[in-house]
Amino acid sequence: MDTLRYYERIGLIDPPARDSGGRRSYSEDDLGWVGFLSCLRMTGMPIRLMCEYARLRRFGTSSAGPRKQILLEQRTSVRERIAELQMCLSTLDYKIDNYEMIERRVAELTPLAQEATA
Amino acid sequence: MDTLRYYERIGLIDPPARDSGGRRSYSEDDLGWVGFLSCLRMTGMPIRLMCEYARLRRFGTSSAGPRKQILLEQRTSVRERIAELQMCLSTLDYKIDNYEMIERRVAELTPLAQEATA
DNA sequence: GCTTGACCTGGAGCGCACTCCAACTTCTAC
DNA sequence: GTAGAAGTTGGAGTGCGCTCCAGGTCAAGC
Repeated sequence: MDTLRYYERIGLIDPPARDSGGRRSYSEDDLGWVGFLSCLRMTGMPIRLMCEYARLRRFGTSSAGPRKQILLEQRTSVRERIAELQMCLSTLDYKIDNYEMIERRVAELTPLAQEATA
Repeated sequence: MDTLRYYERIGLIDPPARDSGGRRSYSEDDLGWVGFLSCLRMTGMPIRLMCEYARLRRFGTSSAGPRKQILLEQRTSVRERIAELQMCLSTLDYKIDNYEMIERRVAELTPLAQEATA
């Protein structure tokens, strides 16, 4: 909720309606927008760019072009990020395999060591 | 290079050998380790945990267990992250499709508008 | 010999994205 | 009516991961 107020402060979300007691009450639309924002954040989009997107959105349909452009670029960057992570994943797999080989070697040696000390 | 000196300061990498002029000269092993560190960083592992891994590594084979454990957990987190990104990716796809539909609608309307103003 | 450029040092500073704070109001339950 | 929880405000503070700085040293090229 602190984060929502922060987003509101920096203009990422418009001030929502208030209930009788002055509390924020988010509409379905507000929540949908917040959900999409979280999605963008998860992809690593910087807040700055999200603000730009939010700004464009206020112009309505006329800003569809630039907004689509932003999403296209973000999609590319997400695909690259996934590819990168998959590379890292195989490095991890390799390393983990290595550790397992070490374990197996230790397991083989242990009985011998026991024999030796028996 | 600033980053390498920073990593050295916080104990992520051991001080490398120096050349005659006092400059750092990284061995093959050093570079391999740095490469693996970058891989871990790319997966989003916090520096703190990387330091812990580096600390364990200094104990040699005897710390293989805990190190493997760290990598296993990191692998899980990377897999989750990839899944998350793929969710976001399909949201982006959906949004982009939407923008394309808008464009198509505009493209259909434009000739009519031209007729109307002709 | 003298400039130039790359590296050295310890330490300060920065950008990002929150996150927490004290002081206050408001609704809810008892 | 009163205690407590859950919101409100503007503003300050935090944690992370670098990144930059001033001032110094060194090796190489002209």
